Amino acid sequence: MNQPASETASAWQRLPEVIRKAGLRLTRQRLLLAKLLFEDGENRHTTAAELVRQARQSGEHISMATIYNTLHQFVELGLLRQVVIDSRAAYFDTNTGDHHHFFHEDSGRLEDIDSHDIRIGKIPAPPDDSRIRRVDVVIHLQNKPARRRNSAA
Amino acid sequence: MNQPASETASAWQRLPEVIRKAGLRLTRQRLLLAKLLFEDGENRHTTAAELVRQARQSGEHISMATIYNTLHQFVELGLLRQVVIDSRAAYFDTNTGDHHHFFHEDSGRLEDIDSHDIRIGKIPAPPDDSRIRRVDVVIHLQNKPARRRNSAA
DNA sequence: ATCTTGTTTAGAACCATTCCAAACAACAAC
DNA sequence: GTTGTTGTTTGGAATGGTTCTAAACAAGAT
Repeated sequence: MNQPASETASAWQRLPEVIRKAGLRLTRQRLLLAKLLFEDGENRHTTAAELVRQARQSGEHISMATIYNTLHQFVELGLLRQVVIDSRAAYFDTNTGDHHHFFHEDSGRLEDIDSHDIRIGKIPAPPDDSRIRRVDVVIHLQNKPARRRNSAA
Repeated sequence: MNQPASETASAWQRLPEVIRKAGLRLTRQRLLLAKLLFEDGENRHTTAAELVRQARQSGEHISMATIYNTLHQFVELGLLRQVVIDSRAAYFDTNTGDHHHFFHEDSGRLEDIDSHDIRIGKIPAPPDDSRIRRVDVVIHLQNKPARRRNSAA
């Protein structure tokens, strides 16, 4: 809904090739996770725990160790981005393009913001010995309390 | 160096009053932590573990449970802000004003950026049932590799 | 000095993540 | 197809930061 499905769907199609090129084997587990993450081309913000659950639902079993190994490999390969915003869990984002996030503090849910919808006017120079790897904007949201009928009386 | 020392020094001076007004008792432990955090008026990004260490150095003992309890209370009271960027540890920031951060990925160190040094041009409207609580900008940095004498040959 | 009640504490519990060594399975070579 | 090599997966144990618990403690009121 946010991004053309084709963009991440291609991640799904290119995946076997990407895995092989990285010198990794095409295992049942890696394919299962790739399917859960990329097949439908939607952008997801998901956690390790949620993926085990989804795998189980689709009748397959996969261990936590493998989930974490694979997620980290996918991050290395540039197929996923890890997002640290919530101390409760590590999110993995299937949208690796330039974008930002709404963070719903109450529910812990993340929502993409296209990079064109935020303009960052200027940025201070980084310290001499560093280079900028990424600029992350997170807009923290809270549920709006129901509006009073009469706010001033 | 970044902010006038007076600003956070006043947090230190107002502290007994703030604690009492919140209906909390003025205990040795709360005063110790306040001292470590605010006395010198510097802006800090510190962790629970680091605070136990500092307390021990100054000859006092304080339990982890109390550190966490107190830090969270200070956050409630608006004396501290919690910053979630690094999955390794929770940072507590003594600068509660409007500002952003450089994050040195290699070392895990945070560095303040004054809000006036970043201009955010436009922001998408939040979903209807939410209100914006804060906009956080994090500039992720990596150590720049040592420059080659001759980069192209 | 005493009492009430909020606070601190050590240690157990929790939970996400990582580590480990043994069982397993890709896939290349036959 | 069979075999062998080597990368992969796995259950379970270990780790490490944070939270919980119930008993000991101490602020502040009387």
